[in-house]
Amino acid sequence: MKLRDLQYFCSLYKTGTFTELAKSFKVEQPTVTLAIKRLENELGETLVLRNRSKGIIEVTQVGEILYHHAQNILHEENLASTEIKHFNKGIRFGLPPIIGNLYFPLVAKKIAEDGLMANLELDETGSNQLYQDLMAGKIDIALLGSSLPIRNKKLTTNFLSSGEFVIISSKKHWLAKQNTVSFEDLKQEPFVTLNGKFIHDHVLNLYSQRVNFSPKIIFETQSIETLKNLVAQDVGIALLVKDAILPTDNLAVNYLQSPLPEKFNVSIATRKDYIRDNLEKKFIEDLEVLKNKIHQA
Amino acid sequence: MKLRDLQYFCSLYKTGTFTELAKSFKVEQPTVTLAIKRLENELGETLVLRNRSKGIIEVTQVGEILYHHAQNILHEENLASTEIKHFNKGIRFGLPPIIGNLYFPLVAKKIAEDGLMANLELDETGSNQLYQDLMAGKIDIALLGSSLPIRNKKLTTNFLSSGEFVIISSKKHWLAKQNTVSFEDLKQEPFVTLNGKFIHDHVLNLYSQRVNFSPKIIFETQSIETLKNLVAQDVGIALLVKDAILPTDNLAVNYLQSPLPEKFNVSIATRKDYIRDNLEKKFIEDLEVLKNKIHQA
DNA sequence: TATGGGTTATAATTTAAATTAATAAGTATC
DNA sequence: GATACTTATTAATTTAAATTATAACCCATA
Repeated sequence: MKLRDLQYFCSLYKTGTFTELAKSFKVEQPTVTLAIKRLENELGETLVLRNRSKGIIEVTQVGEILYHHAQNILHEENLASTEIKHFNKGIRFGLPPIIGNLYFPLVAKKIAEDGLMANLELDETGSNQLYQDLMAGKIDIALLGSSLPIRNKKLTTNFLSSGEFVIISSKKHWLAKQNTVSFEDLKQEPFVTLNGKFIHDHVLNLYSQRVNFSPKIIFETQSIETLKNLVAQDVGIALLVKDAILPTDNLAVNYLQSPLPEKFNVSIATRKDYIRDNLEKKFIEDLEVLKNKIHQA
Repeated sequence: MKLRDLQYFCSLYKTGTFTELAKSFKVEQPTVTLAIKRLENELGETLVLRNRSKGIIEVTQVGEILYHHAQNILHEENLASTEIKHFNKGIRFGLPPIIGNLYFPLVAKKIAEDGLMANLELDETGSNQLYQDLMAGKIDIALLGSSLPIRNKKLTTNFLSSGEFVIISSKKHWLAKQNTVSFEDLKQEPFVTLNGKFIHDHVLNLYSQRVNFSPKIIFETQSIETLKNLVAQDVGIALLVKDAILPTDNLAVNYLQSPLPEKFNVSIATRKDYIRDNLEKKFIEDLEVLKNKIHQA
């Protein structure tokens, strides 16, 4: 079996004609015809049913099997190339905005002192996208947020911390007079939320589902600062990780009664079996310090 | 990148010298030297440090990265070949002995009627080994036993049933006078067990651990019939799936007080994304009937 | 420090394989 | 049945890979 032939085959699967395929690879048509024949001869099975006026009519069941494995093979080849290309070159690191705001600053000084800051190639997007990027080999290390501990056989994870969700409100708000609140009592309250950031949204929905109402969301923002300011000005209340709240924030905090198991979990994640270069080892060591620092902050 | 070069490289990783490697592939030594050079040139990195008197000194870190991915690539290629080779040819099926004894007979008639019996290539061994065989592509479908529901991203599983563990004893035994028993009360009792079969052993150990004693095991057997006979003759008591006990067995049954979550779970398993041929689809349909039949029996 | 026994590297040659170019041969549509 | 679109076949060419023979290297030890 030849990797090039598998590339041709996967591409044929998508384009549907030998002619187009040949053009896209900038080779002549007989080249690809013979390549597919090579595969068919080696496997002793027909992979695609041809039609000399339309191109391919159908990929056979055997063709489907091969396609699936070929995709895996080519993905793995690609991963090998990019990992090697980036080895000892820089730290391709994924950091979700909220974690970047809340926790990363706690170790940033140490990382800078170790001379690693200049080597960081930052990918700042949500945890879901970062997971995709990790699997696709676009990044090698990520801090991932998750509402439950990560259980994923394709990742190596190192759990750092678990942050509690609380309800914040202005000090003028009726909530300010109490320390705990049942989510049920918030049916009438206007909410401000962190938009697009999977976890806060997701957990707010879970709490709502349990008491069977849709929260009245009057404003969405990407920024924790904005969120806190809006709440401080009594525009609405919000669900937020407790760690995000500072003593100087002028906010009232209410713990949730009978809280859900969902927390704001933070973990370091790499692809399973990913081999770390020396820079990355040092970097991960520095990140691991977060385990002790987070709940002191 | 060439698959053949990756094969050479993986083999070099193991043998340690170019000369040996060349011999094992029955090619001349410069062939493999050039193959590794091709890889190194393409990746722009040294993969192994050579020593012209001893063979290879060391595989570099980059070499380690490549080796890991190369293994995956070659494994996937192998899987593609064997899956295609066996497509529409026969049903490579793994059946653990206990499940083969207890449950498979319930659907055997239907499978025979559908003319599938002759197509079965049976792999009869323990569930752990069957999982290995499944991943290695030696079999394609298995009935797997597990003490907890299977959660494995590399498998597609279809849960069939969950059998309760009970304590069986002779009708002369003091246990015969009661219906339930606390495991703690069995400290002094001699046990007969099913040997080598992971689940029964494993669950017996879990119960023992909880009450902090090692059960006195006086006999181990592979056969459920033997086990039941020994118990009936009051040689000892045993932990057994309730489904294995027939009304005609002349045994006393005791349910466990505060049972553990571990049960005798049975699931159909295939590799994730495995494409079933028509025989296999029919076969799996027939197996799925077990879901309804098991607890009627 | 010269030599022998092990290794890997190199260059020229041979062999094998993939690609091309030109053309044939299907299949559908009008 | 001519046209326009495919894929298939063939022989010639080009490219790549394996071999052969030999060189270069490393190290132990005489």
